[in-house]
Amino acid sequence: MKIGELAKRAGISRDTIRYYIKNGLLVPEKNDAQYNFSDRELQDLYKIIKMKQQQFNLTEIQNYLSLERLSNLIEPETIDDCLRMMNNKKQELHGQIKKLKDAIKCIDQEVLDLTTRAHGEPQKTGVPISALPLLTCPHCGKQLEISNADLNSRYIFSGFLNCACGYHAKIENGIVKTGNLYTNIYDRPDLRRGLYRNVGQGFSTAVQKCYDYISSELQKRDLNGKVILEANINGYFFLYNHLPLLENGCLCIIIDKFPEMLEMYKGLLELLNLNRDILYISDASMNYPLKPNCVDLHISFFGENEHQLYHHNPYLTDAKQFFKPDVLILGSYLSYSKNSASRKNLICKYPESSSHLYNITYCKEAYNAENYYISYHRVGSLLETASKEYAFECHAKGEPLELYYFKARSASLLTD
Amino acid sequence: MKIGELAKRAGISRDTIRYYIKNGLLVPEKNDAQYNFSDRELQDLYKIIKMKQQQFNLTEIQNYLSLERLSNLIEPETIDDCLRMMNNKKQELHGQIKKLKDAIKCIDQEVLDLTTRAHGEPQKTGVPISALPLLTCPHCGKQLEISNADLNSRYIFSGFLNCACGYHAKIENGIVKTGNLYTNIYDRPDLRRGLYRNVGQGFSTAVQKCYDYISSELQKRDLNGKVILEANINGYFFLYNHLPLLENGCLCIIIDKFPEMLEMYKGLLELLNLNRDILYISDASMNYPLKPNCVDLHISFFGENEHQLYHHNPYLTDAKQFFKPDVLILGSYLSYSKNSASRKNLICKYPESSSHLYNITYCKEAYNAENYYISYHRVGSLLETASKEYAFECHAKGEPLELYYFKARSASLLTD
DNA sequence: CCAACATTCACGTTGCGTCAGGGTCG
DNA sequence: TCGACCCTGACGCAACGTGAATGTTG
Repeated sequence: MKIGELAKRAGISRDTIRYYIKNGLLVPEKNDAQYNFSDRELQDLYKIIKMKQQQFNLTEIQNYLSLERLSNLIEPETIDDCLRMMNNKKQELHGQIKKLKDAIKCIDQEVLDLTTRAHGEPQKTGVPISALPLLTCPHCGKQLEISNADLNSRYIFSGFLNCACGYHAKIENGIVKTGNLYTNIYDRPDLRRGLYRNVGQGFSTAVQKCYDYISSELQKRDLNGKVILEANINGYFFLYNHLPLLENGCLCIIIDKFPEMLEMYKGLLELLNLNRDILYISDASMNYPLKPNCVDLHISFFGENEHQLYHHNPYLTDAKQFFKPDVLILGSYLSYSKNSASRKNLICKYPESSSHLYNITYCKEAYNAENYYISYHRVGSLLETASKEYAFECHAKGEPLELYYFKARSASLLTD
Repeated sequence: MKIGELAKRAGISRDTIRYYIKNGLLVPEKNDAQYNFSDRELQDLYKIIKMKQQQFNLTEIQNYLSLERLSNLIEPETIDDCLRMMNNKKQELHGQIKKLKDAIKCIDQEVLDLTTRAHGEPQKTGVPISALPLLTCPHCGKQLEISNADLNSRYIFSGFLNCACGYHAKIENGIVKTGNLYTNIYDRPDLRRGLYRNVGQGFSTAVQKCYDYISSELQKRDLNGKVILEANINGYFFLYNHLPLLENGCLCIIIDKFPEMLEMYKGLLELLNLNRDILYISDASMNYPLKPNCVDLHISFFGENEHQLYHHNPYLTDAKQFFKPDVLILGSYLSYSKNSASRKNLICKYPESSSHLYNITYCKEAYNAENYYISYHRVGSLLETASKEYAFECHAKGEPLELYYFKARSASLLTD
């Protein structure tokens, strides 16, 4: 019988049979070039398969087969050897079952923890009263007035924002909504957090390094009384899971073009009960109702990438009016190499985008052009992204997608 | 914190930690040359250890850690992802437990089979009546006479064997016992069958090939009415587990210097109920009470090796008086290379031995000197033997121990 | 001569352990 | 400068799967 037939009869692969031969489990006749199997090998295979079901490993099976071959399986010592094998294996299996049962218990506990997690009483928040001085008219620059407001001693939950010049906005659900909505079809709010799930190991590691860089830079500084801005959170959102890093005495401004995103994150953050002052602004334009020269620190966690999918200008160009002269920008950036197909895919998928998107060199030049000094460091390079969500769909397999973290300041500042 | 301290605190090895880093489970800070671990990595390690207890593999753990890092573990999607992971794992574990329980059941069945095996009624055997013409006086060559015999229509179980010249032997327990016993200290009966247990893969495979060779040679021939001799079974014993190969109409003669060995194997063979004619002769000399020129086939399954541990002559030299001119010798042989330390060890351990022992070249020359033609084939070469029983104790690790099978005939025969 | 089958060889998988060979810290 | 620590890189383990390159059979 040839190997193919034996394999079919025993229901295992040819390679497995060859492996067994190499390890002495089967000892077939060999006539020059090919093996020639007899019924004995088939019986041996049946025995092997049975012992594998009994969870013996190949070494143990080989030992057994040796015993069988060199005996008639009736000698007291042989029987004793076999019984010992069996009983040892039984012990082992009982041990394994116990381990598995313990694991199940442990998982059950975990499930309980997960389902009861974050079921505490969420703390309702709104526009911090401390943020009111920053709400100014984007047309005439005057401070906005509030009417019909619901509030407590710390937060304003709803109301109307008006300017004498005619500009108006509202506070709804504790969020400033300008009424500028994004109505094109090229983006939609990632309410499932698809960008955060199944990202793959390399991406996760690199992101962690970016997180760590920004975190360590934040911790070096006294942020008390400072104003921190993060926008474009429909991409990635640094502050969402780093608020505990910040001191109580600073003000965070979170801006996005989708009110749904802000609603979602505001709800989640309220579950965490972190007691931070956060001003949420929903605005699809760059004319935020925000006082110029107020931002001390800007977090751009892939924010430039996200922005350039829908704008020609870098975010800095459009937003720097709100930054203090000594603003610090901390961020991360995704970059493809020159002439990469991935960038072309992006431009194709996002017709509003700049042709310079996802390009660290261009980013640097753009910052320089705005008279900002930028220093960056590459933390990872991925030839493939596990996620195919949103912009990652455009990543051509094999092309390096590079992750950077960076720090930027006005070039007029020499220190730091 | 450095890696050593982290390892100690978490109770795992440094290498494991480095492995986790390489796979993105841990993302520690690195200052140039060394990692610098924070409390976060310790917490991550605790989580990893717990998830390993829960039987998650590293990929799954990495996925979880990614989720954890990119979230606050409170988002509905994140919780759902986690719960899905947990429930899938539980399913998997339940499946594994079922497999293990099935294995235990299967083992229990096997144990039952083993303990009830060979508990049939053993068939008492003795000296086959058909063998009586072969029992002759080693001194004067006359046929031996029997007195005081217990017998049935096929076997003689006890009695006295006498010759007119004064020679006598006895049949006890169905075994011919000459009274020549081995009384030196250099050998003892292997009643535990130590030589057959834990022999190791290479040896077992090679032995199987020898078995197969001899078996196939036997099956080529008509053995009806033939006389087959195997001696020195305290070493290895081919016929013991190959009797089913033989036809009913042949006579096997089994000779050993230890009556205990013959008693043991006779008892075991009786359990098998094979209905073969076997003449057992216990004699430590080479002057068997056996008719000259009666053996058609001689099985020398490492018999020459065994014999030369206690004699200067090859077994052939001492035994060929009993062989027919056209005798066929089938056997196997162990050989060390020239000047090997292993052989010196053997000579040292077995002071009665020939200095030419375990030497295939010498064996061939000795056969030629007796006017026998021998052809052999190497089936294996072991640099180490698993067993340390008896002569294997002398095998110097690293030296090749070669296994051969061979066939020999009188050189005067041209055919075959 | 071709298809179908066979062979050997080498490398990948998982979760590390275990070197070798060299660098760093106190 | 020494010993104690640390790094990277390669190989090994079990039980095969999956090729590639090559040989044999009908």
